Amino acid sequence: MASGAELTPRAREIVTAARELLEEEGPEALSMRRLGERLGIRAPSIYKHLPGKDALEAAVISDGFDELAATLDGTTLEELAHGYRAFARAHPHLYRLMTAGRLDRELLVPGAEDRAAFPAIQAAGGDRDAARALWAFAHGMTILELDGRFPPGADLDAAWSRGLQAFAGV
Amino acid sequence: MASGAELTPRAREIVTAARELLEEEGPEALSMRRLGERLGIRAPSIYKHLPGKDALEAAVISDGFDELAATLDGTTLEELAHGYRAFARAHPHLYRLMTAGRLDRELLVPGAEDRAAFPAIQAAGGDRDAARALWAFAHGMTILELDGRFPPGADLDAAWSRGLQAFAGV
DNA sequence: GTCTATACCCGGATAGAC
DNA sequence: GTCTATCCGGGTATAGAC
Repeated sequence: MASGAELTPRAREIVTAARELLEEEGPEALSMRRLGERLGIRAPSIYKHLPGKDALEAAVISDGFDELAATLDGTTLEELAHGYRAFARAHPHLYRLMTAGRLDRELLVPGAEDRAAFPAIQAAGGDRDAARALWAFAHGMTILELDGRFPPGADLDAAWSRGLQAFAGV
Repeated sequence: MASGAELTPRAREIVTAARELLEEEGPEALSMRRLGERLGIRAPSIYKHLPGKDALEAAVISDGFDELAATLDGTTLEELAHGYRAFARAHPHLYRLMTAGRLDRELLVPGAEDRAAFPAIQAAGGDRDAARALWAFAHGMTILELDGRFPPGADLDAAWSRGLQAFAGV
C-alpha cells in the first residue's frame, strides 16, 4: 500500500508548499530542510506526515498530472499541442519533475497519469500507437526546449509546425 | 577557457573509468569517491587532473556524442532511427547523461554536439526545422522508453513506425 | 607533481525525548 | 506533532607529505 491517494490536511499543506518551493526556486531548492524552513518546522517533522521525499515528489507529480489533464481540453491537434507546450513553459520545474527520469508509479495517485494521457489518444482518433508517437514528439520538443538543447536561435515554432503537419497526415 | 578539448593521458584514463562506472552501475554510482576507489586513488586526487565533476561528466558526454555520430551512418530514415534507438538501448545511462537536463556547452569538446546532430539534418534534406522535429520525436520515443514512461505492454515498434511514417511524408 | 588527510557544508533519513 | 541529536553519503577546498 504505497499509494498516495489519501492525504491528511496537513500533508496537503506540505505538498502545496513543496510545489511552490519547486516552482519558485527549482529542484535543488526542494530539500526537506528548505521545505521545513518554509513551513516553520524542522525537516524530520515532515516524516510524520509523509513517508519520505519520493512520496512527497509523487504527490506533487500527481497534482501536476491532474492539472495538465484539466488544461488539455482542446480538440484540434494544434490546440492540444499549444496547451501542452504552454503548460510546460508556465511550470518548467514541475514539468521536468513530472516527465524526466524514472517514475515509481506505485506512489502516484491512481489514474492521474492516464487522465493526462487521454487527450492525446482522443486527438489520434483512438489509435494508441499514433498517440504515443505524437506524445513522444510533443515531449521531445518540450523537454529539449526547457533544457536548452536546441541551438541558440532555432525557430521552435517552425519545428513544432513541421511536426504537427507530419502527424496531421497520418 | 572552460573547454575540455585537450585532456592529459591521466585525465583520459579517469574519464574512461568514469564512463565504465556510469555504464555499469548507473548515475548514482558515479561519485568522486567511487571513481577514486575504482582508480585506486582518493577522491580529492581527481581534482588535480580535472577541475570538477561537471567537467568530468562533460568529457564523458563529449565522447558519447562522438561515438553516437560515428554510429549514425545510415542513409534512410529507418536506418537512422534504428541506429539512434539501438545506441540508447546499448548505453542507457550514457544516453540519459548526454541528453537529459541542462547542459553547459562551455565544458563540451567543441563541435561534438554538432557532429551528432548532422545525420538528422542530412536525413531531413537539409531542412533544419524538419530535422529538429524529427530529433524531438526520436528523443521523445527514446527517453520515454528508457524511463519506462510508456504503459506496460505498449507496442513501441508500432509507435516508432507510426512516427517515421508521418515524417516520411513531409 | 601527485597523492593523502582533514574538514566543511549540503543532502535524506532515523531514534528517541518532550 | 514537533523537537534535538545523529548517521551516512555526496562535492569539494585546503594543507601538507613525499
